[in-house]
Amino acid sequence: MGRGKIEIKRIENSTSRQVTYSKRRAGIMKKAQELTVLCDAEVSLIMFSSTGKFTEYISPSVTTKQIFDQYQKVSGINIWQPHYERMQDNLNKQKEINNKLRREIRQRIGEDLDDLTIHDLRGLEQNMESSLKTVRDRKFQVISTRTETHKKKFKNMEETHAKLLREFEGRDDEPHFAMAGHEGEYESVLGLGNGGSHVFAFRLQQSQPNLQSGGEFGMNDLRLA
Amino acid sequence: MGRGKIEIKRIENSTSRQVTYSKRRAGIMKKAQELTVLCDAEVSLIMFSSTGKFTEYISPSVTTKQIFDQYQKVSGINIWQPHYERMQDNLNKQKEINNKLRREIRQRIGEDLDDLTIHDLRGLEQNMESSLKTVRDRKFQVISTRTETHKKKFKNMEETHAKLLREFEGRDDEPHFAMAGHEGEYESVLGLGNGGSHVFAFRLQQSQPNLQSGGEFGMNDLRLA
DNA sequence: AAAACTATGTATAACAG
DNA sequence: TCTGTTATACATAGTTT
Repeated sequence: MGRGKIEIKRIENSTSRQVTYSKRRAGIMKKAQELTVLCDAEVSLIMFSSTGKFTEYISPSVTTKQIFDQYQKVSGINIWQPHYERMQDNLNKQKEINNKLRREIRQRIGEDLDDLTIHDLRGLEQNMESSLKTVRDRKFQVISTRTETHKKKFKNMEETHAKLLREFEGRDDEPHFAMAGHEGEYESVLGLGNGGSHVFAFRLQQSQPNLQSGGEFGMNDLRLA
Repeated sequence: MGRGKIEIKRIENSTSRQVTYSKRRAGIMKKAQELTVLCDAEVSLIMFSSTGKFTEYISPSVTTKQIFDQYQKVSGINIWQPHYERMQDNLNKQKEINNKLRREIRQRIGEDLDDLTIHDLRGLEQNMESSLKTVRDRKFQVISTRTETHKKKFKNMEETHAKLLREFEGRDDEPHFAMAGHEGEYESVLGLGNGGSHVFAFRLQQSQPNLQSGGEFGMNDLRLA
């Protein structure tokens, strides 16, 4: 090639190395393109110069991603498999835990009891009894706190009202308490109403989206090497 | 190149296309190798012939994975980002669902009730009451079934025994029933024991492993294009 | 089908502006 | 540092073995 036989050996002069790189890069790019056109080949050529400059040729019939995928398939090396597998594992673990949790809740709702032994059922019953007691206690605690507060408020208002009455004494013929309208609220606080709350128990009705991945992407078969 | 100016145009004859491919492939591989040595470049050349045959050249100083990673970094295109993101999303969704389920269970166990309003508490209580009733019903149902079965078995054995007695009549002076040893089992079936089962409620104690991934692998920065 | 040959066009090293 | 020129080694299409 060129004047005098060339030795294929690292060019020590950095400048002429860069020049040579530019020229030969153009040459090899052309070759790649010719190969693509002449022979219907799919070619991916990626080059980084010693200074880190990046150049690529890719056959117009494909994308670099396709080449990478194909490379992995053919070479048997799934470069990103470790990540992918790890994530998939995690996903599966989460799903498994999820299912267990769902099942537990269903059993606590009274569904899906068929698989349980009498022993299990007795355990569940006892557990639910004590849990129910805890919830009940908590409810009463909250109610009593609220009731106490209301009592205080009420007393306060009574006093205020009495004071007002004293201030206005003589003016009004017939004093009247202005406390009506609180009874309803009071009642609701005490839990006498029974328009039950349905906040619980059906959160888990939300359909679980199909989270299985793989396959539909070009991630290949992900078989083990 | 060669005898007569060659047109760079798809070779229609399949055989000579393959031959040309072989020859030129060798040529371009040589060029790639020369570029590597001469210019300190990092070169990745991947080719698939029209028949699908795979050939690659890779500079000895690097691995194909490194080239791919570098390619993604430089080109700003993270080829596998969509999968990765999608999986991460799924994982997060699963975790979220998981946490909700855990919380629900905790509340059904009587923990984590502080955030609940009186309304919620009343709903939870009612729900638990009815669920408990369902569980209790189921338990009794199972017990009665088993009891029925045992009764039948018992009756059957009694008859068998009576038959045997009749067959052996006259031989034995004093007939004795061989039914001892069943009482214990019977009792346990009837739920009289109270060495409670602890099957429930603490499945969710299993620690949730840290499933966050990314970063530690060479997956690059995964920033958006 | 694969290897060898060879005539000829290409790529490019060295050089010049 | 780029652009152009040129001599020459190289790659290779077509052919033969």
